[in-house]
Amino acid sequence: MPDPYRIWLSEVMLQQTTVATVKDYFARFTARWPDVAALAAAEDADVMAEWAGLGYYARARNLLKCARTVVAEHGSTFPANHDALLKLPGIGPYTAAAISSIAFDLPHAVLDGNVERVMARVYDIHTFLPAAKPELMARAAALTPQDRPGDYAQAVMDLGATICTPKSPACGICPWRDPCLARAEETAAVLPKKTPKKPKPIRHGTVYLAQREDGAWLLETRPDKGLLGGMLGWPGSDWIDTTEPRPEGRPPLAADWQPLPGEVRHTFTHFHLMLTVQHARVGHNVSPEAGEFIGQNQFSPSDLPTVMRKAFDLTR
DNA sequence: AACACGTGGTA
DNA sequence: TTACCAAGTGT
Repeated sequence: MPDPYRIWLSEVMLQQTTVATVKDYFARFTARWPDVAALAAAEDADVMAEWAGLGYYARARNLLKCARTVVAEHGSTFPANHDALLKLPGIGPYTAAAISSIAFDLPHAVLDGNVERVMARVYDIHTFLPAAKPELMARAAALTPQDRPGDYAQAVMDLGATICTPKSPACGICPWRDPCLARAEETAAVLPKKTPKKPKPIRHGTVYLAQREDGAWLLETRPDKGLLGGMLGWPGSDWIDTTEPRPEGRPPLAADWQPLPGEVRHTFTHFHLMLTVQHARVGHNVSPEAGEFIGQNQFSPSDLPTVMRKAFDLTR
């Protein structure tokens, strides 16, 4: 049986994230925390730092909650039960089905973006997402075999990822080209139909990068909820829609702040961000109003979420 | 139901 | 450069 811990970890990392991006993170996590008990015993800050750059940081917070629940309530073993898995933090319908089928050989149907696309095309379903989900799930469930459901799940997702791709699918080499209704109707290119997305507003803000004479940087751990929750970041203003005046917020300490040349541009899921970066070198006796100094040797820019790392990069 | 929530690759 | 897209979940 595949190790449920590794299946769980990989499936959570793969939520909305490509295999290529996940690969190195998965290797580092499993080397550092080889089983669920080790992960449950980890420091929050260490896990968040190791997750930095992967995005969707609620996944990392829920990863720890889930590991600790498995240790406390399930004897450090993932339950071989779809409904019990679904109750765990960070495990939704997709991940519960993936762990059930791949780790435990239970015949539950996975419905991710790939399978949605494959089902919509094979059955020529023109209902818009997400309204089409129940219909797509019914088709996916009907196709899921009792025998080797995990292999089937990975196969159908691979089909979506490599052949039945969003743009210019390779219908000519598809194993399902004969039964596929969209291929017969020549509708594959427009399926699945999705409701158009709203335009992203542009927000502006300022961050303050203070370096003490001993090399320590002034950083803060962001609140557990909301954007970049639980992650390390630079103190700064709120990020708001207005351009005039540029939001400056309140510097975390009094210093000779100098704007760094250039600016940070970064796009989140639902807005574009333009950041002004202020920089100052400060003495050893300052006491900041926000955040705390972290020694040069206890901090790596790779511990930061990408937008914060971009701000750091302006100092290089 | 609709929205918040990251990032990097691709066309 | 911009817009879309990827092995979703929580509220």
